Amino acid sequence: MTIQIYNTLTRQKEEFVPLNQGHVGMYVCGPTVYGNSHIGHAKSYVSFDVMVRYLRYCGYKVLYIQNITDVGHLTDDADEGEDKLVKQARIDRVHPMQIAELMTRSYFEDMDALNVLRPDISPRASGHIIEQIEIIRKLVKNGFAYETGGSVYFDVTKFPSYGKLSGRTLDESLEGTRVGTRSEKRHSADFALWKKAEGGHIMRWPSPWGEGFPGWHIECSAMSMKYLGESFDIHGGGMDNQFPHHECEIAQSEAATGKPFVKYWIHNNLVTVNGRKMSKSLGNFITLKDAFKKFDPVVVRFLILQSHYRSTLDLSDDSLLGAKIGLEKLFNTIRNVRETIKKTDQDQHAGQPAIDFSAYKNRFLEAMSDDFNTPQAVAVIFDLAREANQLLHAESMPGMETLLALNALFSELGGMILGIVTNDLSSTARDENDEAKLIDILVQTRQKAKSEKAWWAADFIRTELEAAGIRLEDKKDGTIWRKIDS
RNA sequence: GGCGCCGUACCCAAGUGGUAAGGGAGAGGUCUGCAAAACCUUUAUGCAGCGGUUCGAAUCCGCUCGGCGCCUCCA
Repeated sequence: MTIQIYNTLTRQKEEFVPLNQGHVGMYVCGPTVYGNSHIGHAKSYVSFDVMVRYLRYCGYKVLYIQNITDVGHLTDDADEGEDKLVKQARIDRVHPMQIAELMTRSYFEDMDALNVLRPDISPRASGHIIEQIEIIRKLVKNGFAYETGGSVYFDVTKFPSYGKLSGRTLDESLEGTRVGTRSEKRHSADFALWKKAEGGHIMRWPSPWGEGFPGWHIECSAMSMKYLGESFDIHGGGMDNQFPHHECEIAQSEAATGKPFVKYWIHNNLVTVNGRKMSKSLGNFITLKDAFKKFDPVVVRFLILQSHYRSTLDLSDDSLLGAKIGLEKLFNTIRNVRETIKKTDQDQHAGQPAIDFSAYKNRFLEAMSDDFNTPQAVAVIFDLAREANQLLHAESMPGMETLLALNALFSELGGMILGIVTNDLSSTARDENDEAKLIDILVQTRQKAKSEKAWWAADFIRTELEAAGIRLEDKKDGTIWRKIDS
């Protein structure tokens, strides 16, 4: 089965044919580690995670690179703002690398919770300054870049196909330019490859143009080509990075090597909250750590997979709740299958394998091969679950072979590929007040025991709760409880 | 202003020429000591609206209305 991928570069679905048979080089723009990751990161990296999983499932040897941006990503205009990490470090009064380290750990923590497989390599931008400088030198030498005042800019007028990814022309770029802005750039669309470090700037490295730091776009070119070669198969990222980030990557990479940079560009769509784009500047973003307080990470992952990666995902408590209940239902079925296997006699082969497993599998793989259509793939899983439930509740018990095959298929499609079904399907319930609810139930039980003068039961509950650090106090109009130091 | 995307049931969401997937919610039923779980039936003659192409349109074309994104940082 061939895989179709929507290529942003050509604006159509194309058959996936890797540059080297059997091997896939894949690079995805990683996070800028100056703050906690949010739901948008989850959508992006879950989507690409499923792609990697599926390509591997199909037998490809995938080398998956995802960078960590810990320097050079400016807060404002691509060439004028402050380095994001430096800014955050200034606010927190710590070294920028402390922010980077802390937030990198936090990021992986969240991704692990979402069952996102770690990239094969997570290169840090600050660890590849030399490689970045090398590319910049080459660009200057070949006339694609120019140095001015200790900074180096890419000269977009020297790269005629600038704009081919985002469908822009240089004329358009000019129109949107503020008039009268003083800039050392020759053309408003020129972008920084290297920035001179002003006095007091902490993140700085020596370079042929004096002390400074790299521009944002150059790191991805340097690190992707270092590990995947000058031309590679897939480059992914959020739609918001299509321009200018990816456009600049193409320009500087292809200008430096003279070779095509990337064969397939994949862009995932964004998360909206109440119909509005979730963004850092709008301040309406939901961090994953907050989301996980209310919903199990697997619920978040499941919700993401229920929509297509190229569609926007509008997030709300309702949609998360719907996903939670639906997933719970699916897990129930799989748990039942597994329980039944345990209870079933090994030798019981009675009953014909009533399920056409290969039909389900084929439908699933067809969906996945059509530009990673996870919503359809999920639908197939639910169809399978319905048939499984019918079987489990039928008059005659299904045979062992059927049960094992069923469990295997759930694990293969829902687990290995979608990353939803794991060996341990604990409840997806996630409520901070679970403890309080349980205590309330115990209190009510005790109240009932008291009303029936079952004093031994009432006293038992009170004594045991006290031992567990919960003190009950009977008031005139009811019982209250509070936590005590036990 | 330039470029682009979207509008499918009460909600979420697939489907891009062949007669509307899936999930949630709702209604009725089966099973059941009561629940829960599960199963069955049901819920859009219609896919923002209008017109066109076609044997056939949610899907293609045009216009209108509504929402959003990029063009500054963001996954």
